[in-house]
Amino acid sequence: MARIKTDKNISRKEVIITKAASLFREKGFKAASMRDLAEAVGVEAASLYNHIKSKTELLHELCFSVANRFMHHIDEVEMEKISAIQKIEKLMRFHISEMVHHYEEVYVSDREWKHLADPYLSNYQNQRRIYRKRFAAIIEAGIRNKEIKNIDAPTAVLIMLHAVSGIESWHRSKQRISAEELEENMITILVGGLTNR
Amino acid sequence: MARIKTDKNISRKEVIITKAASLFREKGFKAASMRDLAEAVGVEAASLYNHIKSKTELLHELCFSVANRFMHHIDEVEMEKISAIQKIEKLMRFHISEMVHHYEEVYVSDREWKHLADPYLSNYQNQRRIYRKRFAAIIEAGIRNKEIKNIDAPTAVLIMLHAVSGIESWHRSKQRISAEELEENMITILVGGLTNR
DNA sequence: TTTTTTCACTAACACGCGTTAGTATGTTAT
DNA sequence: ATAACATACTAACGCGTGTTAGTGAAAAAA
Repeated sequence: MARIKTDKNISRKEVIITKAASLFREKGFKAASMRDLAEAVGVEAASLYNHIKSKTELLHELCFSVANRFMHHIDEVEMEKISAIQKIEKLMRFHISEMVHHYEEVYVSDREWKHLADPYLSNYQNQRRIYRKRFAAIIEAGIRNKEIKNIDAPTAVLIMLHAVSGIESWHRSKQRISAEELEENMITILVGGLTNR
Repeated sequence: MARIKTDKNISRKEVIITKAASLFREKGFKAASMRDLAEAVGVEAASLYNHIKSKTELLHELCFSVANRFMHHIDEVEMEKISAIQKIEKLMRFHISEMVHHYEEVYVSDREWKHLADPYLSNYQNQRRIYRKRFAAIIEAGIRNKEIKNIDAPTAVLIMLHAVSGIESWHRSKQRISAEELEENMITILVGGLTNR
C-alpha cells in the first residue's frame, strides 16, 4: 500500500492539485476523470477523497489561487508612483511570467473556470471583471496624459490579456526561443502598440 | 411529431450543426450532451442520428469549415501584390470579422479541437501549423524590407491570433462599442505594434 | 508498547452518457 | 390512392462517471 509521496512542506492535497492542473490542462476539466487523476497520482480513485472534497474543489483551488496572485499584484502596481506605460509593462511582464512559470494552473484557471459552480462561479467572474476594469483604468489614465494612443481602453485590455495566453503555443513547441526573448518580444509588440509616438 | 423546421436551402443537418456550435461554445464540447442538443433542436436525442453520424462528426464539420475559410483567405492574400503590413492588416481584419460574425463556430473550432479524434486531430493540427507558418513568413518578409520591427515572427503570430479571441469578451457584454470600432481599435494596437517607425 | 490517527484499499451505488434497434407517422413521388 | 421515403418516436444497451461505505494497514502520538 504505497502512499502518495510528499517532500516536507508539501501536503498530499497539494500534490493532487498539482497533478490535477496538469491533467485539466491536457484534457480539459470535464474530459479528465478522477480515475485518470488517481493514476497520475499513483493511487486508487477513491483514495483521493481522503484529501479532497470533490472534483470541483480542485478547480476552485486552482482558479482562486491564480486569481489571488493577480489581484495582489495589481494592488501593488496601482500604488507605485510610475507612469501608466510603466505600470502596464509591469502588469504584462507579470502575466507573461506567470504564464511561463505556472503554465498549467494559469492555463486551467483561464480556460476552465466555466465549470465552476455557483457561488464560486459568480465570485470568480466578479474578480475577473474588477481586475479588467482596474487594468482599463490605468490605460485610460495613460490616454488622458498623452502617454498612450487614443484607443478604447477595455478593448486594449482584451487584447493584452488574451495575447498572453498565446504562450500556450510556445510551451507546446518549447526551446525555440528562450523565455526571456519571448517576454521581450511580447512587450515590444504589445506595449509598443499602445505607446503614443 | 414535430419535425425540425428548415427554411429552404438549409438542411436539417445544418440546423443541428448550428445549434451544436452554440451549445459547444456555451458549455464546452464534453459538457454539452446530445440530449441538450436535442432539446435545443426540439426533438428527441435519438432522432438526431437520422441526420448525423456521431457527436464528434459535429465537431469535425465545425472545425474544418472554419479552417477551410481561413486557408482560402490566406491563399488569396498571399497572391496579392501589396506590402507585408497590408497583408497582415488584411489577415487580421478577416480574423476579426470572422470572430464577430461567425462567433460560435470560430470560437468552438479554436477552443474545442482537442476533442477531435485522429485522423481529424492530426489533420487539423497540421493545417493550423501550416497556417501559422505562412502568417509568420509574411511577417518575416516585412522584417527583411524594414516595414516591420525586428521581432520574432512566430511570437508575433501567437500574439495576433490569440488577441483576436479576446473578442469573446466583447460578445459577452455586447453593444458597448460597435463592431467597426472594435475592429479599428484592434488594428491600431496590433498592426501599430508591429510597424517600424 | 499501546493507542490513535492517517490514509489506501475493494466494492459498489446511482446516474448520465453516446448510440442502436425497431417501429410508427408524416411527406413526397408515382 | 398507393408506394416509397424521410424522419420522428420509445425503449434500451453498455459504459464511464463522481462519489460513498466499510475495512485494514501503516505511521504518528501517547
